[in-house]
Amino acid sequence: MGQLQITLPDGSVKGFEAGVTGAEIAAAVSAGLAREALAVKVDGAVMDLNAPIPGDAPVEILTFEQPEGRQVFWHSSSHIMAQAVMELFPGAKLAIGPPIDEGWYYDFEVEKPFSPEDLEKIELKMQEIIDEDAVFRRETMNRSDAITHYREQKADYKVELLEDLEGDEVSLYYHSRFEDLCRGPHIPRTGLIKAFKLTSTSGAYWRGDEKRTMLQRIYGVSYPKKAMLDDYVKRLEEARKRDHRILGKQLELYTFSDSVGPGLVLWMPRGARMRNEIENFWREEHLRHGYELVYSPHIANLELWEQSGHTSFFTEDMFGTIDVEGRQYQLKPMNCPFHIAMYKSRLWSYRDLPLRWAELGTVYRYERGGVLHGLMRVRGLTQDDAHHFVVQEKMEEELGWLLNFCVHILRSFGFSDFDTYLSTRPDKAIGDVGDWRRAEAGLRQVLEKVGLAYDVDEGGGAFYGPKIDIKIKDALGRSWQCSTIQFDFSLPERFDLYYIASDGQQKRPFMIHRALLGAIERFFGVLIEYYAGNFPLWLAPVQVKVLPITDSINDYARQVVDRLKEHNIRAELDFRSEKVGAKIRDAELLKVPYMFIVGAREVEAETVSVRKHSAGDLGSKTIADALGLLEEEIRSKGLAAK
RNA sequence: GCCGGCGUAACUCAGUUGGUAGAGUAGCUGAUUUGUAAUCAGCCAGUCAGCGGUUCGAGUCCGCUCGCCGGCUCCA
Repeated sequence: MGQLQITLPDGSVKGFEAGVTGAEIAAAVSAGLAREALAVKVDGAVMDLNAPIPGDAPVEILTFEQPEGRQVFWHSSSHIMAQAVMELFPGAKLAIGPPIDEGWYYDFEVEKPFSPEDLEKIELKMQEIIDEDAVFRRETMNRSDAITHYREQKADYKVELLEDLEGDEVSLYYHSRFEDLCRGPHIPRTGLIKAFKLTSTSGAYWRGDEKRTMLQRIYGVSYPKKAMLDDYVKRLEEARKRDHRILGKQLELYTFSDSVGPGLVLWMPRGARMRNEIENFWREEHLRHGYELVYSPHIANLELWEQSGHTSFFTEDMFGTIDVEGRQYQLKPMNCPFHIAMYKSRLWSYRDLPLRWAELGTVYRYERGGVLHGLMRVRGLTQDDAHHFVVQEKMEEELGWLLNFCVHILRSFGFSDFDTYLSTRPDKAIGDVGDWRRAEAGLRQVLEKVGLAYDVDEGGGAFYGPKIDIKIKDALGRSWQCSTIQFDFSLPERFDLYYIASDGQQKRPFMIHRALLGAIERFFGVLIEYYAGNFPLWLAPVQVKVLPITDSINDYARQVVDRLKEHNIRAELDFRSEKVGAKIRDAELLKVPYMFIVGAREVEAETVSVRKHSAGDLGSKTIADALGLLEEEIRSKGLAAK
C-alpha cells in the first residue's frame, strides 16, 4: 500500500494510505468538518465522500458553505423527493431532477398534475425517508445494460437520456428503496437533511420543447439546519416587499387596466416624473457623447418589414397588420427599419461615419398571454434604442467605445453588479455563417478589451447578428436582459446601404443596434426592485415633503415649498390637520427621501427641521443650507455616498 | 400558447357543510391644532371578474371566457 500526498486548501500536505476516502480525510482534519462534510473536491472534480481518492491531489472537503456542496445537497434532496413521488404515485415516470440556484426540481410524467395536498403527502413521505438515514451508494453499469434495464422498467425518459449519453459506462445511485440514473455525486446519508420544503409545482415540457410531453415539475429547497429554512422563508418575504408590482401600486407609480389590455403600461404621475428624469438624463448623456436624436412613426408599410426580414423572422412576435386604403401597415416591433430609411434618404461620406442615431422608440410586440410579467415583460415597450452606422474597419473600435458608454450609463443608476453574455447565432438567422463567426469573434475581443467577465449564450443572438447582453437580477433573483449591443452585417446588405469611401467607391457600412436601459418599462421595474422603492434623490417622484406642525404654520410651509420648487426640487406640502406623527408616518410609507418639518421655532429662525427617510432627524438647517444639501445629493446622484 | 393556483369595496383581506355580504386602511363630512412612524366621531362604499348551468335558493357547486400569480417556452 502506497502513500498519497494530499494537499489541503490551507496549503498543508498530509500523507494518507492509498484508498483513503474524503470522509476519512475530513475526520482527520476535525470532527466538525467530518460532521458537516457533504462531498469532496479532488483536483477540481466533485466526488462522493466515500469514494477512494485516486491519487496525489489537492483535496477540499465540501460542506453546505461551498456552492458545489450545496448543489450536491440539493441534488440528493431531489432523489429523496423522487422516491417519495414514486412510492405515492406508482405509475409515475422519472425525467430529470437537477439542483438549481436555490434548491432543486424534479420532473415527472404522471396521470394528474400534483395538487397542493399531494405536496403535503410527498413532504411527509420525504421526512420518513430522511428519518431512515439511508446511505447513498454508487454503482456503475454498462450503458447498453442500463438501457435494457430501464427499458424493462418502461422508464422512457431515462432510456432517452442514456441513448444521448457519451461513453460506455454510466452510474446509478441507490438509497433506501430507490435507484436513479445519475452522474452524482451525492451526500453520504439522507439524515443530513434537517429541513426542507416543497415550494411549488408547474408544468414543464420535456427538454424544454413545447412540442413534446408536458411533465409535472415540483420545486423544493432543503438545508442542513432548520434555521436556514426559516431564513429562506424570511428572504422570500423580504423579496416580496421589493416586488415592483407591489411597490408600483403602493407608491402609485404605474398601473394596468383590463379596459386597456394586458401588458400595456399606464404611467401614473409619480412614475411619469421618474421616467421623465430618467429620459432627461439619457438624452443629455447621448447628446454629450456624439449621438443625434431622431423620431419615427409607430406603423409602417408592411413591405418595409418584408425587406427587413421581420415578416419572416419575427412574425410570431408582431401584432397583426392594419389595413389602410387597401394597403397593409404593420405596428412596429422594432425601430431599426425607420433609422435605415432615414440613412437612405441621402448620400453619406466616410467622413460622416460613425453615425449614432438614438430614439426612445415605443414598439409593440405580441407576447403570449402566459409570459407577461408586471413591467418586466409587456406588450408595449419603449426602447432606448440607437443605431450606429459604422465603416467596417472601425467596427471593433466603435463597439468598444459603446460598451464603455453602456457601463457608464448603468453605473449612473447605481448598478454595478450585472451579468454579461455573448449571444451567438440562433437556428433561424439571416446572413452567412462565416460572417456570423467573424462578428462573434469581434464581440468577444471587445468584451475582453473592456475587461468585462461574460458567459456565452449559444444561439441567443438576434436574427440579424450576434450580440452582447447585460442582465440585471430582480428581487427574486430572476435575471432580466436590459442592455443589448447587437452586431449587424445583414440589414445593411438587405437594404443596400452604402457610403462613399476615401477612394470614391461605394462601400457597405455595418450597423450596431443597441439599447442600454433596454426598455424603459423593464428598466424601471428593475430599478424599483433594486432600490426597494427607496430611490436615490435625483429619481424620487417626491423629493421633499414639507410638514407644518399646525395650521398656523401653513403659510410659512407654502413659502418653503415654493422656494424648493424654484430650485426644481419636487416638493409637496402636507397641510392636513393631522399630527406631525401621522404626517411623518405617511411620508415614510411613501418613501419620500426628505421631510422638512416646520413649526413656530422654524418660522422664528427661518429654518427647517430636516428628517431623512429611514434615517431620522438631522436637526435644523437654514433653508439655503437644506437646499444646498439636496442639490449636492441630486448632482452626485447619491453615488458618492454609496 | 401549455400546466397548476387565484379573482369579494379604491387598497389589504374575513366570509363555517349553498340561506342573497363584513373588517381595517383609504375617501368624504365634522370636531381637534397637534414637535419626529397612526387624534376622534359620523358617512359613503361591492352586477362577490364576466357569461351560462345545477338548485326553491349560488360569493360558496359545475362549465366556458377574461385577467392576475408561479413555472414551461420566448424575449427588451
